[in-house]
This record gives sequence, structure tokens and C-alpha cells, in this order.
Amino acid sequence: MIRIVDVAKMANVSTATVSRVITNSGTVKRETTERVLEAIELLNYQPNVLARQLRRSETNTILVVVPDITNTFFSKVLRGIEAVAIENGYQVLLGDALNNVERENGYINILRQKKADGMILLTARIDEGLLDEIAKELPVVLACEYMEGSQIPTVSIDNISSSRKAAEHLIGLGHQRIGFISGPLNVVLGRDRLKGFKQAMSQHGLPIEPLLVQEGDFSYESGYNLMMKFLALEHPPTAVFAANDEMAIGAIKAIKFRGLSVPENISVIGFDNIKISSIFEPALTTIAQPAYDIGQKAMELLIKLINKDSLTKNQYMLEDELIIRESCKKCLHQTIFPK
Amino acid sequence: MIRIVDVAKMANVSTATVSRVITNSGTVKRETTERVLEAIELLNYQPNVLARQLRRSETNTILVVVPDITNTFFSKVLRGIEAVAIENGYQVLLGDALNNVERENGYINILRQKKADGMILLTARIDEGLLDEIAKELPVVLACEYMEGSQIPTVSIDNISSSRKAAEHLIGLGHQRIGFISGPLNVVLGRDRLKGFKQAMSQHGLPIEPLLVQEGDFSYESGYNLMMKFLALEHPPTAVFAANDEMAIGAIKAIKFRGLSVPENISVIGFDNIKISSIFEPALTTIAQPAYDIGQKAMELLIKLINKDSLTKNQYMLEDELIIRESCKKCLHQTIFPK
DNA sequence: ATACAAAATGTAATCGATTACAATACTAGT
DNA sequence: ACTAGTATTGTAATCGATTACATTTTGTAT
Repeated sequence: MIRIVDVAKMANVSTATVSRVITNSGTVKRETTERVLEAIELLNYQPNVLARQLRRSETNTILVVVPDITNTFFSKVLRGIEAVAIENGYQVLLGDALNNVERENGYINILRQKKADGMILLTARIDEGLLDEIAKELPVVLACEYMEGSQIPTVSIDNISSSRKAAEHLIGLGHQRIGFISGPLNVVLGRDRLKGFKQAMSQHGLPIEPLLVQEGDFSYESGYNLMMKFLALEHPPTAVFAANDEMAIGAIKAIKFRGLSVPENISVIGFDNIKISSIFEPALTTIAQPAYDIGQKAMELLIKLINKDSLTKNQYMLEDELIIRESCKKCLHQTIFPK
Repeated sequence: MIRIVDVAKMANVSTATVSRVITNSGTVKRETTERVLEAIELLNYQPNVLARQLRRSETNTILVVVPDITNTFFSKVLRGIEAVAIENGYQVLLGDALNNVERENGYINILRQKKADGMILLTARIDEGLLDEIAKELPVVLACEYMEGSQIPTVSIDNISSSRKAAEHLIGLGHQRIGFISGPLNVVLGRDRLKGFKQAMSQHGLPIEPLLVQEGDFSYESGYNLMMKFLALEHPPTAVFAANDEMAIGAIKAIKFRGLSVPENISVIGFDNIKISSIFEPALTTIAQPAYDIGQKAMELLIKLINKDSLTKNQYMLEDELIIRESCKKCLHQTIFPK
């Protein structure tokens, strides 16, 4: 292992000078710089990052906690985060929470142990009080998710209004019996999308039937199973709004399994606009989140927090967009089993 | 920031003793241990990981380089890696190479800088000589990919034989004009799957028409575009073998776009068995890789390398499986445009 | 009570860089 | 030639833990 003293010896200077050359401090004479660089080259010297980090007490690493890495929506956000991170000399440490609160908490400890300079959470099932406290001392940004009443900087879309927009699209097509397959209701995200749905229904004077609101977990399987439940009702909904695309696709598969078709018999709308939603048949009508942009913005905020720059505001809402494809259609009959 | 000396002072012992308590060395009297633990509790002391790592010259972090994080196949491998990593007290640092060789090289430097104790590569476009040299000094494991003539430990399936198996499935169904959409040929993986395809064709006395072998890049888009090329031929293939599922799905979409159907007009077989391949319609016939197991095994090997345990062998081949679903069918006519 | 071994604890060096402060070399102005 | 001021370089403290080695305490056998 080549150390800085080895370089110093070879170049016939002090370690301080070598260090100054490495960090481009600009105070080293050109000749000396050249001698040092030559020695570094010759010895193939690589500075020991741990030592540097200890001295500077910084890691140049940020931690990103994803609820579920197999969901492609998050990989797009990640891409956005990574782009800005690399540009600014940060490494990205990825934590997959496996949809599991304990794992999520575990990652917080990594931040606490100063293994990372900051953290971006794409999930927020963690105890609010705990997170709020940590965020007071350490740089934390929430992306996609947010936390009620907390001052933690957040980047997301307005889930309530976009959810309302999706529901209104169905209502606008004449649907009245609309089923809602929600995300897990222990996360704000899940609750917000439900809230948006309910708002839209109420505002158009439509009843919210408890049987037509089911709690899923954002997985394909839950979408499939809950749709099966809807289909077992005497009066199944004529349209279904799933709180994410994976569940929407699951729902469509269930409908098809029952020999019915989308959108002819039942309309389905999703949320997120993951890649597969445009490939799947019928192509999914959905709400597009600017995933990449969310990632970028979140990372930008985090860098500001790390550098202790002040933020002009701490809630960033980006624009979503309703993407109309093939999975929704005008409602022709108020029941899907006409006699 | 609470330091170990603070704890030592409070517990009225030396820092050495505190350290011994923390590391469970077992040589500290029970009373003292309790006093120290109490102080740690009271002060809410968190050891500084950087200092420890510097002293011990280990990071308890391993680096995983993925060619493309948006491909769900890799997230499954990652899950396998992570499971074993966490179990053994390792953190996983994820590098997304964005299908880009330079990015890939960049991650090697992280290992070199000792920011990680070892590395698992799920891609290997890097210069062979360079990688081989690094692997001599530092723990490196290849997963999914491998490198010809190198001694780097590897976990994968036998891509040649599984590819042959896939091609033979089509041949067994009577297909003779079979198109092959390969992966990038600058990676062994891509070349191997092509090799398997060619072997199967030759062994059954079928000609390999250059026009029917096209190089893709594992993306949905390339599958779509290259299939369009096939369809523009005077005699398009009656079956297509795509070197991964994403391209296979792209190919199917192209076929449908042309008003033809799968498998009635053209059979399509994929590779990887990603989740969507069973959901997509027609459900994809494909080769299943034991992605999770590959990840686990790779991490196990890496841990052995890090601990300088000896490996019994350094090429691990896991079992693949041909999964027959709906996208392939008996060949009825040797041309898809019968006069 | 004594001697010796084993157990427990302490002291201080160490990991490898960065950086505050000190010292020296150089420049220009008189 | 002398001096103030700047540019360059060096010395040594420092980050916060771990650990080799030294020392003290405890336990046991005689």
C-alpha cells in the first residue's frame, strides 16, 4: 500500500505539499507540482479515502432508501438522483427496504453512523417523530412521499389533486360505480391518493361505497386479487382506479381472466406511468409522474442541505400529467352484467 | 459529537476498555461492561465508523455494478446479493453503469480507493487485462457475466447451452427460418447466446442466414426495431429468438404492429424470465435464470474472497429452465406470407 | 503469607490523510 | 543592501477509533 509519505519522500517534499497538490489548493509552485504528480504516477498512488474522510468528517456518499427496488418507477427516480449526485462528486448508496419498516429504520442508522452525508427517502413509513428529529440534525430529503406537518424538504407531485384528476377522468366518461384499489394506507402517499379519489366522487355527488374501496400494497398481485373481489360483487364497478400501474395491470389481468374486456366492459386507470404501461395491452391510461425530475430535484435539495445553504422553500411540487391511452372508455351501461 | 473518550470518562475507564466492550472482546469484567454500556446508553454514543474503518482498513461495504438498473432482471439478482450481504454485516453500494463502459470503469476506481471491501460485477465490458489485474489484488466476483480465460470467480448459468436449448425448442416445433436478435456482442454474454443459437442451427443442419441475425442492445426498443427489419425482408423468419425478454416483448409488439399475431404467424422466445414475461400477452416462452440464487451465490463467494478463504472452484453454473408459455407454436408454413 | 499465572485494565502508538501554524524563500520597492 | 510582504514549503497536531504492549489486579496453589 503506497502512502502519502512514500510520495512525499520520492518527490522530496513534505506530506503537506503532496496533499496540497492532490487537493488542487493552487499554492504549490509549478515545478514542485510536477515533481509530485510524477511521483504519484510512478508509484501509482491512490489516496486513502477513509483517512481523508475521517479527517474531513465527510463521506461524499448519500444514501437513497427505496421501498422496493423491483418497482421500475423507483429506478427512474434513482437515475435522476444519480445523475446529479455523480455530477457533484457524490456516491450513491442504495438501500432496498423490501417494503419493510424495520429495514427502513435500519437504514436511518447508517446515516446516523455518518456513513453517508445525507439521505433521500423514497418511502416514509418510519415513525414521524424519529424522522423529524433526525432531519433536524442531518440532511434528509423526502422524494415522492411526504410527511404531514413536518418541515423535512420534500419533492413530489400533488398526489391529492392528481388522484382527483384521474378519478374525474373516469367520471367524465360517465362512470358512476368506480372501484378504487388503494396503496397501503399507512403511508401518506396511499392516503393522499385515496383522498383525491374521494374528493372527486363527493364533488360530483357520487356515493363512496365502502365495498368499492380496497386496500392494496402496490403489488401486481394485490391488484389482481382485489379486482377479483370487485368482480365477485353483485354489481361490480364499471371502472376501476388503481393507485399505481402495477396494480392496474393486475386488475386488468383479473378482468380478462373473467372473460371480460378492458375498456369495453370495465375501464381501468393507473398511476405512475411506468414503462410497461404503454407496452401492455390495452395500453394504460395513467397519471405520469416526472420521476427523473423528482430525483434530480431531490438530490439538488440534498446537496444544498449538506452545504448548509438555505432553501427558498421546502415543499417542491412538480407537474404531473394525465396520459390517455386505451384502457378507459365511455360508460355505456351502469352495470357490467346487463340482463 | 460524542466520542469514545467521553464514554470512557463517564464510565471511569480507558478508551481501550470501552472499545473492548463495543467489540465484544469478552475480556472485560461484567461490572465494568455494565458501567460502560450504561454510559453509552446515557450519552447516546454512536461509534465513528470512519475511524474504525481507517484503523481496521475495512469498510464492510461491497460494491455491485449493474449494467442497467431499469432492467428488472438485475433487481432480482440484487435482492439475492443484498440478502446475503445484510446477513453478514455488509452494506451494498450500488453502481448503475447506464450501459456505459466508462461509467463501469469509474466504479472500479471506487474499489481501488478502498471504498469497498469487494465488488460484484453484473456486467463485464471492462478491459479484460485491467479487470484481471484488479481481481488479483482485490476481491471481485462476476455474476451472470463471465470473462474468457480469466480466473475471476463467476456465478452464472451456462448461456451457451441454455441458448441452444431455446433455439432447439423452436427447431423442435418445426421452425427452420429462425431470426436471432442478439444482445450486444461486445460482452461475452451476448456472444455466448449467439453461439448457442448457431450451434443449435448447425447441429440440425439449418443454415444461418446473416440477415436473420441482428445485434440489439437488450432494450425493448432494439427488439422492436430489429423485428421491424425482419418483417421488411422478403421472407421473414417464422420464429424469432431474442436474447432477453425485453427485446422479445419489443419484437412481439412490432409483429402485432404489422397486423400479424404471435404465435399464430410468428413464434417468439425470450430469455431471463422477468416478471412481466408471464403477464404480457401472449405470455412469453423463455429461459428462466435463477436470478436470486445467482445473487446469493455471488455474494457468498465474495465474502469468502474477502476473508481470504479458499474457494473449492471458481466457476459456478446454476441451472436454468425452459419455461413454455404461449408465444411459440408449431410451424405450419415455412413462410409467413403464403401465396 | 507468598509466588505465580491469569484476568482485567491502562498507556500510547497507529491507521493515512488534512491543515493550522511556523518557517523559509522569494519579490519588489526604496 | 535592506525590508516588508507574499509565495511556498515544512512541522506537527488532529480526526476517532483499535490494539500491541505494559501494568495492575485478582485468583489459586502451596
